[in-house]
Order: sequence, then C-alpha cells, then structure tokens
Amino acid sequence: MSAPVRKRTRQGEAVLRAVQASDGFRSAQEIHAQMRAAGEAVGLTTVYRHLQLLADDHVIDALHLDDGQIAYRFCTTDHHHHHVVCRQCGTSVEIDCPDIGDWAQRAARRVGFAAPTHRVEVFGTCPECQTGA
Amino acid sequence: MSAPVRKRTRQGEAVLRAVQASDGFRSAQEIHAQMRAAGEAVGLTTVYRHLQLLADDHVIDALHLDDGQIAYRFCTTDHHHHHVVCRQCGTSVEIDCPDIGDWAQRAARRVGFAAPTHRVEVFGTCPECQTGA
DNA sequence: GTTAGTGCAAATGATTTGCAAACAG
DNA sequence: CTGTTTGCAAATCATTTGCACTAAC
Repeated sequence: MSAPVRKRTRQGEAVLRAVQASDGFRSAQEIHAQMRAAGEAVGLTTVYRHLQLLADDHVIDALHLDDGQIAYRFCTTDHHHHHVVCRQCGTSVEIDCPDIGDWAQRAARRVGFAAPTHRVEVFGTCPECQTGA
Repeated sequence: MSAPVRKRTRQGEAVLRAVQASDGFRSAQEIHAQMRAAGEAVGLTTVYRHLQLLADDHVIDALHLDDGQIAYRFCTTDHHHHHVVCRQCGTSVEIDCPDIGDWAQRAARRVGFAAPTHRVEVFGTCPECQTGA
C-alpha cells in the first residue's frame, strides 16, 4: 500500500477552484455543470472523485441534502463550526458555537453513549432571497 | 382532487406496527425485510409508500443516513426533540434540549436568515454495543 | 518508464412510478 | 359499485466502478 502520491493536475485544481468560488453548498452535479459552462473540460466522474478526495482531507465540507444529493462547501476555518444554509439559493454562512459541542457530548453521555459526534444543520432564507423572488 | 380518503388496510397497519416495534432508526429496506421475516406479505413499494405517508403526517421521523438511505423512527413525544443514535445498531434515545432551538434561531437571525429550522443529530455507541461486540 | 489521474460507458442501489388487479367502504 | 391500495416490473437518478488511455513525475 503506502501513501498514494498525489499528482498535481489541471482538473484537480480546477475542481478545488470551483468549490472555493461558490459561496454556498453546491451539489457535485452543479459544480460540474458550472465548470463546463466556464469552459473547463472535465468529466463528471473526475469531479466526483476530487470532491470526495477533498472531503476526506477535510478541505471541504460534505452535506447530505434531503433529496439525496450530496452538497460540498469550501471551509475557511478549520476549527469545529456549523453552517446556516439558505433553503433557496444554497448560500451558507459559518457560525460558531462551542456550547453545542459540549451539550451534545453531555447529552450523549447522560444516556450512556460513548464517543459522541454530532451534526447540526440550520436552514433558513437568506437576506437576498427574502428581498428578491 | 379533494381530501383523499384514507382506507384502513392490513398492510398499512402492519407497516406502522413494524416501525413502532423497532427501538431505533431502521431503513425502509430493513423494515420491509423484517416484515417479510415476520410472515407479513407486503410489497416493498407499499412499505415505502406508507413510510412516506406516516412521515408526512409526522407520525414517524425521517432521517437521511450518510450512505444515502432514509431511516424512519416512531416518536412518542410530539414536542420538539432530538435523538442520539447508535452508530452500530441504530438504537436511538430521545433527548430534550430547549436551548438548541433558541440558539439555532438566534444564530440564524444574527446573520440575517429568516424562518430558521434546524436539524441536530448526535451519533455515538450505545451501552449495548460498547459491552458486546 | 511507472504510477496516478481521466473519462466514457456500464453497473449499482435506493427510491419512484406506471398500471392492472385486489380490496375497503 | 367507486375510489384506494397494492405490488410487480420497469424507470429514475445521483453516485460508483471497470477499464483502456493519457499525463505527471
């Protein structure tokens, strides 16, 4: 086995750039479409592969949508945090709250559960979408 | 159109009973398999349809798993609450925490998002699974 | 030259839907 | 009877994988 050496490729960088360019959660399909629209020649498969790779490296965040799709987002902060996601446009804002982590840990322990992890997702309508359509 | 009259059927009740009998989140497929194993003659399609129906009526809770499946759980309490779900066996315990709701509302409003809703999922290993295998 | 990355086409797997037969009211 | 519900098979659809090929190092 050994550490798989990662090569620097045009497509790989393009995918990362595309996610960073988005201001909210975007599905793999959307990111691919956006790249094609921007003139990038990339296969859908490759986009999926890089997205998973980046998520594994914790460079981006993965979020499972209600309709079964997976949405990704580039995160600037590397400490634990959550997001408020706009139901309409997908724009997201990072929010910070140390209390939640503590609460989750305590709540889980209280009922005898070990190694608790948590996932918090807050959805709402962003300022943009409230005004416009 | 008009309100579609809901008829009482053997299958419909069997599905509800099956979900109530489970002590944790179970996927539609698992519930179907369990019913078949119990001798119930029910089609997979029908199980899916009733599960959706029950979720729409808020009789049961729907949870999107990381692997893409949808898990359902029967909830006894009707006020706002969350669950701690066991990673191994799926058993879940209801936990209560009014603070989370407040926090989510405030956090969302603070960044200008309207009509916030939230979803909190805490995962851990239950006492059973810590001891046993 | 080796090894990792690419991308098309085909496979997967959970969920949905079309539709004719079975059933509740 | 009349409108629902059922359930099989076929359709969807996002995501994954097989594999021959190209690009990195």
